[in-house]
Amino acid sequence: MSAEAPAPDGPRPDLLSALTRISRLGAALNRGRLVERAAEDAGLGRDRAAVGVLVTLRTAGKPLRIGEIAERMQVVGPHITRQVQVLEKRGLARRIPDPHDARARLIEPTGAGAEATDRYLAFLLGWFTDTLADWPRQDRDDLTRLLARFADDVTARLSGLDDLDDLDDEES
Amino acid sequence: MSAEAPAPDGPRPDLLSALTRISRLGAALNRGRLVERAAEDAGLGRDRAAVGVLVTLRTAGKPLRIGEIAERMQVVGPHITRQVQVLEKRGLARRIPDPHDARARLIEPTGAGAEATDRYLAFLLGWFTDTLADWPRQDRDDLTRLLARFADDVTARLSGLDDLDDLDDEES
DNA sequence: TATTGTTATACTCTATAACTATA
DNA sequence: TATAGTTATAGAGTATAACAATA
Repeated sequence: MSAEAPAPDGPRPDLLSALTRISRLGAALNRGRLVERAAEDAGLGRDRAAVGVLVTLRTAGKPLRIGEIAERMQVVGPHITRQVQVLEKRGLARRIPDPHDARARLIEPTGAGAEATDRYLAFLLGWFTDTLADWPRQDRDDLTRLLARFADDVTARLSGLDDLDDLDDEES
Repeated sequence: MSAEAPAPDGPRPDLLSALTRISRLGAALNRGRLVERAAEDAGLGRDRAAVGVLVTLRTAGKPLRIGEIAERMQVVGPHITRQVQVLEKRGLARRIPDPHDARARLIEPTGAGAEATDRYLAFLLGWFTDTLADWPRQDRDDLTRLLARFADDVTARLSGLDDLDDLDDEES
């Protein structure tokens, strides 16, 4: 991978190079077996999307509605409905009534689901921690700080863009 | 998104938080229309995987074989074969003979393909540059530098992991 | 009438398997 | 016999549309 434009005074060539690598990383993570291996080791099977629901519930620290899970995961509702059905069948999550709204139900992990999710997260975090083990402390701290801010800024700007699209759709 | 473990002395809670946000960012990028809009504005249509091939060729700066494109994009060969067929039909890329190996052919963008790819990259880079416009210069530089290194380290460690899987498969 | 969720269906992306041609 | 690529098929993941129940 050799960038073509050698201009050292703007952020652009480095940015392009970084985005290219991130894109490749995403493909490697999808193709690779790291996540699947972590899920199997934790007793969660191979259902990656369902694992995502459990992680969302675990980091939220409280039962969530279908719509809340979908928004946090940036996917549509029907997809979550089916993942929750999978989790219910496997005894990893359950539905409880929402005391404030009879249309909705709250989703929460079962004891087995919570334990498996913790094992899964420990596996993944350990793997990434190992990968960063050789890094200088300062760089590690900078990376996690900047990565989180970058993701938040981009996600926020993206949803603004999509809201504009929705307006366009309504007008036409 | 409130993390549960409040231990301020290790990289782990921040790392989990960062990974969670990156995962959400990935979903938002997939669902959102940013990439599609950039591709359409550039005259590349909606075929995202084919756009990826063009970007790979453009950043390589020279014609590549199918297998080289697949490796750089971290996907399997047949997938590239079909994307290149799409690009050929649309006049954005062409196949030329590989002088060193009659089994292979080299893929290169046409003039129209190269121009459209440049427009596409300019659009995307501009969008990300705008997103980072308010950031301190130092943070921007650190982010691109650390992000590129992080992606390289993780990608390398992942392919080691997958090589192990392949060995396992052969043994059984 | 608007909102929450579900069911049914379709589409995109990518992988695997079987095959052809050349090394 | 091994390698580069192609064709055909299958699967995972997620979206859209139509619908039901409740607010």
